[in-house]
Amino acid sequence: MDRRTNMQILAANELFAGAGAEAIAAAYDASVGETFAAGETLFDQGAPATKLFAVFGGRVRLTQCTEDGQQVLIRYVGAGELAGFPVLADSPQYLLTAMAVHSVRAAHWDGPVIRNQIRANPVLAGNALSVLGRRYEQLQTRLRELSTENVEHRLAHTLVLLIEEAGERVPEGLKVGFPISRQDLAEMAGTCLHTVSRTLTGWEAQGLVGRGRQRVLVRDLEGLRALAES
Amino acid sequence: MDRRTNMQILAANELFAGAGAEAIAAAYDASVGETFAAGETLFDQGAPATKLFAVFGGRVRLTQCTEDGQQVLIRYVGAGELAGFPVLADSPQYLLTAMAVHSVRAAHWDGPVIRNQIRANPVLAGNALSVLGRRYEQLQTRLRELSTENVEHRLAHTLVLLIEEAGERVPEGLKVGFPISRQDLAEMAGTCLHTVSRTLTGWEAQGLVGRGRQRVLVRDLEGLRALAES
DNA sequence: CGGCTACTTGACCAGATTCAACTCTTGTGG
DNA sequence: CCACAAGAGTTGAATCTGGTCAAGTAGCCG
Repeated sequence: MDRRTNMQILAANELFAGAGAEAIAAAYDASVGETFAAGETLFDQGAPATKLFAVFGGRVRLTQCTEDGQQVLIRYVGAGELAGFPVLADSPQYLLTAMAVHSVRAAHWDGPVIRNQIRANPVLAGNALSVLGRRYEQLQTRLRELSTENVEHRLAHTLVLLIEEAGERVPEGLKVGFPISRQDLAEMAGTCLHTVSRTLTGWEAQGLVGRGRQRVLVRDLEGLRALAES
Repeated sequence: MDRRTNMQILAANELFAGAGAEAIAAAYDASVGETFAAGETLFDQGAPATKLFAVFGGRVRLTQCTEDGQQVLIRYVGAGELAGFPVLADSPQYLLTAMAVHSVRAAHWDGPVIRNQIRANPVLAGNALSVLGRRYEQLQTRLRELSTENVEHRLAHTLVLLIEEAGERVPEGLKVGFPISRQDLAEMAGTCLHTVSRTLTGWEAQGLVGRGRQRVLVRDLEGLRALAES
């Protein structure tokens, strides 16, 4: 891919929206392109936070692990999004593990490099703040759901968000555009895979969803949304 | 209070740490001082996000409410801290309600004003990012706890954090430095006030804590910490 | 075909919420 | 100054959501 195309890809990233062409060029020249195979980690929980990643294609899963091996899935990061916020905030280490779900194209910058770029450009600083702010608000909302809503609501909402973020039209309805297991859904909704499985079985009987291995098909998005609100 | 004192107070705020004297003076001149009586709100959930607040004294409670009136307590904000992040991130509305627990001294800036200050000063931009980043990480961790830990662990951890943030030495041990009800604790730990009450009763029998109206006394901080970790 | 992983399903159990009744504090007004 | 109302907290009993344990099935890849 030529330089021009790559710069366009970068310009589409949430951090660089509205930044001038020179800023994007500078960021591009300072970046290091990379690809990751499915299962590779971009960074690991507990490691020193050294690189900020911009994802261009594929899907990255951000999880936090407890000592006894339980996981929580914080979010999926897709094309145009960032991963590795601790680097922006100048925090010492990653609190999450970022793993490629399937082949990922990305770029990274070393902490001091990207912090310099941001310092030099108020637009980038503003973007960084608003991206972090949005993420913060999403977490707040999830926290509230987790303490006040029951599993079915939470799972319905999780599915709705996944479809909105990565839904793909198929003949029978909408499907999540990347492989996702019952375990993954459980870790997102704050429950166990058994309960997810049971709930999906129930929903299938009601015609809301279809099921498959590492795959969920949504037949009635509005129905799910209604479940998530109620 | 004279201008000089006020500027020192501002300089101690997390947003202005390390900013030059001129930047602090400029921020001070652009700020509007205010006080709030116990129970007054600095801003309300759903209202347009117009002002960023810096708290100088007292304690502010940030809560998110569900439609049916259930609340989640996101955090307490004390002296030297900020409230109203959506303004920094240029989000349209507050997702939280900020209420004074007891008399609060604060200052505020209108969104465009403070965003200008930040745009003009990379130190402020960096501080804003790192403050938001820290808050984000705290939420992440709480989210993980809420999905993986049981009530007793979570409540123990909640208490430990409260003591670390606002603990005051008293003859019998440490107490939380502001009035806090069982309901408040429940909303922080993601449970109901009955369970909090029962748990505290149990802990009192073990000599870990003492109880009082809107008051919790910690007798054995290390013991609590052990409970929170295990 | 064999083995691995993902998934399903039933039975059981427990932590935690809900419901309800009651007590203790604190502050207010007659 | 006392009575009383309102708010905060405690506690027991019943219930239930959802997690754990266990066993078995289905799909996928070498």
